[in-house]
Amino acid sequence: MVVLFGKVGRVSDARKLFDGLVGRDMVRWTAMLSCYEQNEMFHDAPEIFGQMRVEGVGMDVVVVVVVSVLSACANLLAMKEGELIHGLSVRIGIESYVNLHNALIHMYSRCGNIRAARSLFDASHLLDQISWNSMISGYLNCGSIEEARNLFNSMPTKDIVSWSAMISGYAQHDHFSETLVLFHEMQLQGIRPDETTLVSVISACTHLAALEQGKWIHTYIKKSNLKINTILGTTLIDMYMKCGCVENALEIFQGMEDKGVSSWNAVILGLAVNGLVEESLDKFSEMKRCGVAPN
DNA sequence: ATAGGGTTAG
Repeated sequence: MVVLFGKVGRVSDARKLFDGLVGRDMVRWTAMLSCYEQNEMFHDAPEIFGQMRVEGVGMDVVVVVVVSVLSACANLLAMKEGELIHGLSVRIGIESYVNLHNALIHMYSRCGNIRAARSLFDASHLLDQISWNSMISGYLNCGSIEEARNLFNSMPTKDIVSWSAMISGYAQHDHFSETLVLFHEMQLQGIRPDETTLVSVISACTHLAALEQGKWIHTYIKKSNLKINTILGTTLIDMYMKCGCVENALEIFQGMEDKGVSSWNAVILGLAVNGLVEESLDKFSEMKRCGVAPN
């Protein structure tokens, strides 16, 4: 009920209900917090954390909840609110939990405050793989490819996420040849790409009109039994359509289990730019029949 | 109810 009130914007009703509850467990605390989150009322969250402490909730539980709020701030690019939570974490003495520390690095880097992220990173004696990967993706996101690459080179160990973050950084900032070069290097190191890695690599192939390499990756996907999810499928459709291989694109589309609006868009657009106007309009009708709302 | 990092297109 608390969550329900939150979903329809009746926050004060949710709070009244919450205050009247006897015996507040983890479910109820997070329900109240998600209610504030959904209504972007981050300023009210600290009080809830304070109450959790008064009622004797364990620190590790508080950390999980604070991390989830920070993660919401990162997704919403809500840095002011994230800073508020940061200050609160320091006050209640949980800033040195490694998960929390990483959630802070991620929040700042995703919000574009790369300096704040870096100073947490530099000051820390508890860096793990995730801290490094968050920093790399932060540099990406803000277009500092050189810094990202320097950090990447100096990483003690690189996992699949580190490689994918660096590869997608190149792809997102139009460094398509570097994308393919790094992908090649990754394979030489014996790291097997997954669906996420391949999305960036296929996108680079599309921009370079490197159809043969793109086809090689498609074969690799089939051979490795990787699942063609919505994003991967859409990326493949886009590649085949831009290279004029309409049949291959349609084959991918038909085989996809979940077709998001983006997959429909890629097909509709692809048919149109290949001169198949009627087919494009047919697909548009089919999409609406399937209950997918156009955007 | 929640639990830290990488994914497409226009």
